[in-house]
Amino acid sequence: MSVARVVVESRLPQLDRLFDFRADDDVMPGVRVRVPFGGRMLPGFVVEVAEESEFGGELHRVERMLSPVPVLQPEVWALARAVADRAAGSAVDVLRVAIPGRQARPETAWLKAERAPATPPEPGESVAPDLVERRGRVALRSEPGVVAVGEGDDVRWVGRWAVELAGLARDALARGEQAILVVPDHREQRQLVAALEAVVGDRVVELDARQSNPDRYRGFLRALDGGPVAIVGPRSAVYAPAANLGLLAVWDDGDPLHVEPLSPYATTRDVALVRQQQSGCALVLAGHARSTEAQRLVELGFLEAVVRGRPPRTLPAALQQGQHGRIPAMAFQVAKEAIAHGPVLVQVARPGHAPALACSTCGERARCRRCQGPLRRARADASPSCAWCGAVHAAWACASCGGRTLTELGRGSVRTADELGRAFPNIPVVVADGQHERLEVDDQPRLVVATRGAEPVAAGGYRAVLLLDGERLLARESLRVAEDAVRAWSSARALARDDATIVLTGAVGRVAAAMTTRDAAGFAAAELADRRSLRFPPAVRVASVVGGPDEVERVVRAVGEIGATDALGPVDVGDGAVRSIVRFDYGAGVDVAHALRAEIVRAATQSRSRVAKGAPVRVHVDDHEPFEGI
DNA sequence: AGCACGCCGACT
DNA sequence: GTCGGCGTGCTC
Repeated sequence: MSVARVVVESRLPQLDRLFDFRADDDVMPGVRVRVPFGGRMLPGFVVEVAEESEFGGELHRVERMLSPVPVLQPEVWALARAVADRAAGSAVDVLRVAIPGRQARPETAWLKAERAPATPPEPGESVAPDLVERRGRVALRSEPGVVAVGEGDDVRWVGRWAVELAGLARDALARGEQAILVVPDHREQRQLVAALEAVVGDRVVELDARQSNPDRYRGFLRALDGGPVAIVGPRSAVYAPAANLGLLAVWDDGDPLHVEPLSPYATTRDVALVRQQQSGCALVLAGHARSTEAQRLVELGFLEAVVRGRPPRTLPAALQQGQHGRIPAMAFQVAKEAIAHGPVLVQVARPGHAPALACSTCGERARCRRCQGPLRRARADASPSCAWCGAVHAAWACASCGGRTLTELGRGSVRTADELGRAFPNIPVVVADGQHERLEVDDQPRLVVATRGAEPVAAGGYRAVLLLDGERLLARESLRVAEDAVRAWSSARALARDDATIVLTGAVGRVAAAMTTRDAAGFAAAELADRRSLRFPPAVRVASVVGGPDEVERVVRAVGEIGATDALGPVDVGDGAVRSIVRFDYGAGVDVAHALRAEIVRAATQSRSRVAKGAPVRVHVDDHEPFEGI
């Protein structure tokens, strides 16, 4: 018998540490176990195995080993611990994201199979041949444009960025190391996998959130095999088991899909930075635009800036009533000339036919009878439906005046497509948005109307790109509107041919200049300078604290004693709860997280007296949208 | 979270 | 005298 040191799967913050159990000798570090804990059985992971325990009391026995597979690598445990500590959260919460659930069938097959370790691929061309070898860290602005990869029937058009990252991954694999490449979603994953297969063949492991559970676990086990493989997946892939990591790359690190919605809410970029520090691998934060966070790291000298290629020429178009609805005459002319030669992309802000509806009589916005959500129309001939709950309102009546006729506000992708279809007779029009997924189009003349992030890749690239609804995109109330808009436009622009013309409508000032001068780094620097003067992230870090007024005040006071911190609020958020935002300098991060954690534990263990019980206190470190709703 | 232990008010 | 209320502390 030996002693297994186990992290128990409990969400209680005070239990976020290791507990010792007696275990049979076949219980190895990293395996899943079930242990008797506090009067019941809980699952957990063995973190280490020791000869004896420091614990003074009697040890319980591991009830059983759930699987002999060491799914928790020491590196991943260290990463989970560090990520949790940074975010004042629990390491087990991180493991929940990092390690997929066990699936018996693929596991049995994996245990039986004879595995020959993958062989390294041959070295080849790379955009930064020495990056992996010298363990460089770069903020990469990828070359815009698309390129064909693969051979014969398997040719696929992908962004040049995918080929750049695939080449860097191959550099790592050629050294016998692994590469982890994290993408926002399956659209980018598809392109990157195609590019990787062209240079490293079958040494690609996909960890896709859309896979079935057995497929996910199968991919995870393949990553666990080690050897030179490229691991590609969404944000959870940043935790992939890779004991010999040569390269960690994040594509489009500013995309909100990289924000983990589960506690402790760590974003891909932050986890990647921690993992890079721990493993010493090469690091790439890549995109068509630079995030303000990457810009900060460049200015600190932590990341080296690399800019590849130049986007196509981009023209601003004034918003005026032209002869073709909301499309400015100049944009219309650009589209008309380009469409003769191939596909043209039209990016719009919203899906459907009419994104909003109002009463024709009194002008009041049409709202859902059930949930008060805004009504919209998905198609020209469809009944109004609720944007929140989906309820269909065939016989609508205005809640304030009783009116029965609706006015359509704005134009969505479907209506834009209808209008363009009439303006360009004989040209096919396709819609690509959340409801109509379209990943690729061919090189024939075609109008492609897409919402942000849903743009298909066109064979050979688009001949022109119209970026409509700029004013709509910039109307949102958020810290990151400008940054988000520039990122969305830059990504769409990168799908064009090098000789294409891009037209941007509805943007003015710095945001428009960022696009027309094609200087993404200058824009990121200016944005960051603004955030500095306002003391907003990423110039400082933030933590939002929500809960009963007394509790929140107590937490804010505890953090305030540290120095290099200040607090905004509290503001009322309803249900007797308030919210404060604590701001702190990066240098105070360790102390702040420690203080927050202590307060979380205190609140969890001492606030149970029936009398003084307000709303429980919740802390969110590095909240992505800290000022939402204030 | 659940469960055990422990210390003060109205009950057979 | 004691049954049970919940406040407090612990979970290997």
